[in-house]
Amino acid sequence: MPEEQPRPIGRPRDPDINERLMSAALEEYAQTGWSGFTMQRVAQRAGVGKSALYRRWADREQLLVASIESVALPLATTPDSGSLRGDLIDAATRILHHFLDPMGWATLRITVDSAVDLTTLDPFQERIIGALNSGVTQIFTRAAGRGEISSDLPVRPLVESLFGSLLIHVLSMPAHERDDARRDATAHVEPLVDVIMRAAARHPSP
Amino acid sequence: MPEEQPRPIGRPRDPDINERLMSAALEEYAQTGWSGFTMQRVAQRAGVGKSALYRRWADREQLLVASIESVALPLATTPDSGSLRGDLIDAATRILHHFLDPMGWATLRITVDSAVDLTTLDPFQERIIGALNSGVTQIFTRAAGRGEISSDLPVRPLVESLFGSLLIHVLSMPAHERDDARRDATAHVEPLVDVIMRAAARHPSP
Amino acid sequence: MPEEQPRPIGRPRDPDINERLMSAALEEYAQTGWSGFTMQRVAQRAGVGKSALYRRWADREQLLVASIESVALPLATTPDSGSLRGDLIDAATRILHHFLDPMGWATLRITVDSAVDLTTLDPFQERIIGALNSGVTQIFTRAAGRGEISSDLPVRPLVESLFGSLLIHVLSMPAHERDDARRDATAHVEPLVDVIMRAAARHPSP
Amino acid sequence: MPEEQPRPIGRPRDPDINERLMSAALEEYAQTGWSGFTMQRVAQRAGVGKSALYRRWADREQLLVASIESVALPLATTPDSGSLRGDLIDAATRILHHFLDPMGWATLRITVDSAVDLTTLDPFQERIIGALNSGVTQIFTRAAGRGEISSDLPVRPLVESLFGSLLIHVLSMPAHERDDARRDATAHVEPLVDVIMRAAARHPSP
DNA sequence: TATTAAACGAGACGGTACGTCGCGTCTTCTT
DNA sequence: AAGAAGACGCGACGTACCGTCTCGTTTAATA
Repeated sequence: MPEEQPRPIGRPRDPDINERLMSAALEEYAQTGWSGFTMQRVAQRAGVGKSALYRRWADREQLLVASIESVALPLATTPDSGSLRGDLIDAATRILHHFLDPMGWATLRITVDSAVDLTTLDPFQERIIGALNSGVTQIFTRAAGRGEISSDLPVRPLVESLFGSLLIHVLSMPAHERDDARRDATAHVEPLVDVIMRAAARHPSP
Repeated sequence: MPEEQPRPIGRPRDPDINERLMSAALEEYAQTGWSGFTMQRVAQRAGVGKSALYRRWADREQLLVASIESVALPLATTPDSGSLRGDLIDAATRILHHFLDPMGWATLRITVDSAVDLTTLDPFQERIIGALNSGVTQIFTRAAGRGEISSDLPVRPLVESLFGSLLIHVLSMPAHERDDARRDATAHVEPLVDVIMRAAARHPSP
Repeated sequence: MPEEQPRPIGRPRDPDINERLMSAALEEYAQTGWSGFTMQRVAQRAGVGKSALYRRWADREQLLVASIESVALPLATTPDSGSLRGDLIDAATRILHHFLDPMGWATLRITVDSAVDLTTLDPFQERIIGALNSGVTQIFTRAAGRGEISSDLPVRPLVESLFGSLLIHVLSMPAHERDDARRDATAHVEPLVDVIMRAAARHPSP
Repeated sequence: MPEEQPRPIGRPRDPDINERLMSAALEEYAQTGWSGFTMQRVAQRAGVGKSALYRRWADREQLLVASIESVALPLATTPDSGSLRGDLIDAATRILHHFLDPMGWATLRITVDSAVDLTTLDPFQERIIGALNSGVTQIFTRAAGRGEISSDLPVRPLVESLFGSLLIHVLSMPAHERDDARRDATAHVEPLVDVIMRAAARHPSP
């Protein structure tokens, strides 16, 4: 007989409120940054009382972490395009777009914050960065399966290079270049992917 | 002919205070993180009144930016070790150590914040990231001079890869691994440098 | 038909806090004078946060004005002792005691300030001085009713004389005389009341 | 032999600055009241550095006390008009004008302040109020000399009545009435003087 | 005439209170 | 019981003055 979960008495939580709050949180964060990221503004933007907010998350950080997760995790899925290069271009393009988006900035920022205040946010760091890393790692595993790269090639440096170069590419981009990158992501992504491709290429046997 | 700047009237600012404040700011930040980074605590630690602090920087961010600059800029100098690989190992090691240090976390964070609030912090982004980037770029220029790499090899992606992979390497490092990295930086740095080396290697001529 | 005021939503203000703050304000003011009359000290003495204070009064002056009103207004009631002289002695004694009390000094001071910054504090001036004046005026109205004084005797100068002479009496009193005045108020009050009595006396008909 | 005061060496103080500072102080005080009465603003209005100010007076209060004295003391002189009523009208008119003037408000305010913070300002109270009182007292002395009033009539209550009623008259005056009082001072002063006159009149002999 | 020492303007200094704002909690009534 | 509203204690924000302290310049009397 299936467990009858106890179904708590009283008014049930409005399931809609979770989403509305996380959206509001990301919008607010993207707009104003961490300073100026106010609980009452988030609540107000979501059309919700503060109590509903604090019932779900203990403080600002936890709210933001949850919100970030909800948009960052989908990035970790990597459809098979048939070739290593295709897979990398595809993943890199999606990551680039993400980082060019206000919500992506938020991811970035939170990522770094999590590394800084490493006491409080360790789990987050593991979940977000870990997920993204393992997404890209899968690509290399598939490529090794296809025989495109040597199966004993160390993968971690390649993943870090790809992910990291995208990060720095966005960070070091002057403001006016952002629009350009949004329009023609491939042109920005290819040079970075090619670094990886050359580094991963089978060494020519003598 | 050298301009004789007119020496402003009134009591001159105590030059010592600048340094004491920036040191205090970095120590305070390293200790407590951004939250808990309080102007009055910085002032107190420096043994200085708040007014002297606010006379120099308009708010918390600007103080921190200036403080970060003072420790981050020296990273941009790249002594010539005689070979591309040696130069890269050297630069990467110094950057890794920097990012493993609380003050380095601050650099990182401010860097990202500057990319997010791109209105207020643009100059900083340009100064810090730009300086670090151009430091690494010099290394490749020197290598091209030596004939180690082709002089028409696009350098920017390589710089971004190196710098970025170091960043991600630290970010994705579980807490317990940090100590390990501090002790044996080379072991952590070499795989990343080798990605760059393989990508930069002269393509085998047919 | 009694209006049913709609009972505002949200948590209602703690009515106790009003009183505690006004008491604390008067005590603090009496102790330290205007300089040293600090919002945070008042809040602290009342065991209350600053926000609760500022939610009720916009600044120091308004807090003090409200506090003063609460102790000064009761002075305006003038019980009927049966004779003009008795009424005046009674009122004058109470006013003298009030001015000899630290809280009375505050009244005085605020009164004058209100006359000086006549833009901001007009309403106060009207309420406090007006109330006290009209209290004394009643006494003369009653006396005219009893036939003690001519009913077409101009009252305002008499009121101003009584009230004012008390004021100056206190102001010009050397410090050591204050204790004396507190112990034997009547001795200080009678000469001043007698000035009024003689001035108000029916002119002997020729 | 007349003392030759040692004539201090070095640059002598600019005697002009004293006056300019006291004027500036009174104007500033009249304009903004005690709060907003700022040393640097006084200095600025006088076109003088803060050091010149602090060299002459130790703090705000002392500056203000000195400034007030300089305008209030002349009030104490009471020219002989030949009759008690004439003397009183004259003195009262001058005092009324003084209190209707911004600088007079300042006197008033300082007077009261001095009574409140009785620790710090006692000497001032004595000097200012004392001087004004003794000025009016002289009038009664003269009148007794002329035989207008009994020489054993207690004078202090009369003085306090006159001075005080003027004070309250101004304090209780609605703003719009001030201009009226400035134009036609006598009309405002006479009723108050008459109170004194009736109270001082020789008791009709039986 | 040259020296000297205090007065001067300007403004930086260590403090402290201001009035504002946001935190995270608590209290009220409504759904 | 969940929810909207908003008051609560707390504490940092950035501003404005306090009274003190350098600075370099000006001003007389002295040497």
